[in-house]
Amino acid sequence: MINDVNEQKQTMASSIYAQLRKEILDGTRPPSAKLNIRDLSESFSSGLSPVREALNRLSSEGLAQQADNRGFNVQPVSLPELIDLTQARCWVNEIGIRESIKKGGAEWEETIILASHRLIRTPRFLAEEDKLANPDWAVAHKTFHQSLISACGSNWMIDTCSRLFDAAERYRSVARVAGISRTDPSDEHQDITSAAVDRKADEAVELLNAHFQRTAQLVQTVVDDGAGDLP
Amino acid sequence: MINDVNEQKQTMASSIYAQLRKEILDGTRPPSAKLNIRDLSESFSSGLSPVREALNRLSSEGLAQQADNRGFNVQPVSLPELIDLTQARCWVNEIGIRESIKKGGAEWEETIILASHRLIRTPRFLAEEDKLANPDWAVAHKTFHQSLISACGSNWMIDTCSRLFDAAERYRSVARVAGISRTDPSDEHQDITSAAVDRKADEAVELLNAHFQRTAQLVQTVVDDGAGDLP
DNA sequence: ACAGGAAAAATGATCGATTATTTTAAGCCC
DNA sequence: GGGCTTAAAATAATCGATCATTTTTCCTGT
Repeated sequence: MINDVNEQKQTMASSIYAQLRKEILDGTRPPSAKLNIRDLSESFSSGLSPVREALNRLSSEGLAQQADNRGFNVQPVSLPELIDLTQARCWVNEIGIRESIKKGGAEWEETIILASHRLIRTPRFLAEEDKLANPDWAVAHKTFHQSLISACGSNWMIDTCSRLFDAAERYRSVARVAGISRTDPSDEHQDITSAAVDRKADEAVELLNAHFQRTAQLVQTVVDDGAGDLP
Repeated sequence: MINDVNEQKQTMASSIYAQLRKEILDGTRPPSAKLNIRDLSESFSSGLSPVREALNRLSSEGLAQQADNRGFNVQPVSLPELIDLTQARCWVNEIGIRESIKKGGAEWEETIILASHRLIRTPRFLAEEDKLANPDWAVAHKTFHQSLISACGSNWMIDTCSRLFDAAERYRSVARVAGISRTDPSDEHQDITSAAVDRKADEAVELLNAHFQRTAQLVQTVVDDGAGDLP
């Protein structure tokens, strides 16, 4: 058995960061919710400093917000931001997918075919009755979208798409928690994949943009209604 | 005298963050340099925790890198990243400036005219002989570039352009510290401004991209030569 | 000279008591 | 009831001692 020289022990701060990040993205911790440091240190059986370190990281990533001497809150959601975010996703992912269609080879094709297949085969919910989110679906969903732009040749663009995806994930979680579910067929992801593999850039972009806009329209019924109740 | 209700006391962590951020961007702390927590806490007359918090923030922003149990280093530079970054800047700023030309009104025009003027009127160096950077120039430079895309309608895009600008700033600092200086005329920024105000989108994009590529070519002579010496 | 192991030194990370700041509650006055 | 002031309570932030991990140094054997 070979020891991986690069294998590291995870610090308490990193562990807390990862858990909080997950909970913010999946809606467990709702937008604008106060992130109380003492409460968190108790629930994570940790001192105050690792909690603060984790929160600083989340804040710098835009998943939480921090104000000096006023601590941390989960980043709020808003309709204007949703619209902005959706527009930015359309713009940036368009570059990513066009460049990938231009530059991507057989390996990229196989990546997106597999990612699309896995996404379609992964149930969106653990239990259909109460809409318990399946974490595997969230992973497969992001993997699919990132795979579409993965051959664009720019890590900066890939990172930007990833950020935008995560920001949108918070909105998807808001909708899910509010009981809104998507009724469109799974063909959507498949259609995008086909257009990409067939090198039809205009069609892929159009389908992808429509996909983002549809998500936004679905979500904004909740943000419009629900955001008014948020502090 | 009216007290600003929103005026906050700055925390030690925020103060250290701001200072370290400035020093990383202006090249005072070179790429890959170790950020030793005890040394920093002494030089900032602070405890260890605020230093760690500041470093976590910088790390999440990509200005430093962190590995569990191995502390923090200034983010390294590399030729591949410079190329990627430059390409990403071209792509993203193209969207930003095209949308701004489409949507921006008289106010936007005035913003970029003023920003361009101020940039041209601000000396690049405090002392020409030893190339002491003028911090005012750095501010005016970023203000100019951000103003070009400021009417695009998307805070997410504006934020992305800002991130990319800062990342590029580290490369400009590497070049400056290495004694490389730009010899092109200041007309460049003026020409971009004119094209934008005249609503010549294609020309503005072409000039802007050429501007970014010229910066990259200048910088990469140093990164190519100097990066080999970095750990 | 090189490799491996052990010990020492350096550094990373955490703890929880303490200090600093903000928020809330209570009391008073108009 | 509203506004203001003060005190108490809650929470944010910091400190530096201590524990944990990594790196460096030293020694031994081949």
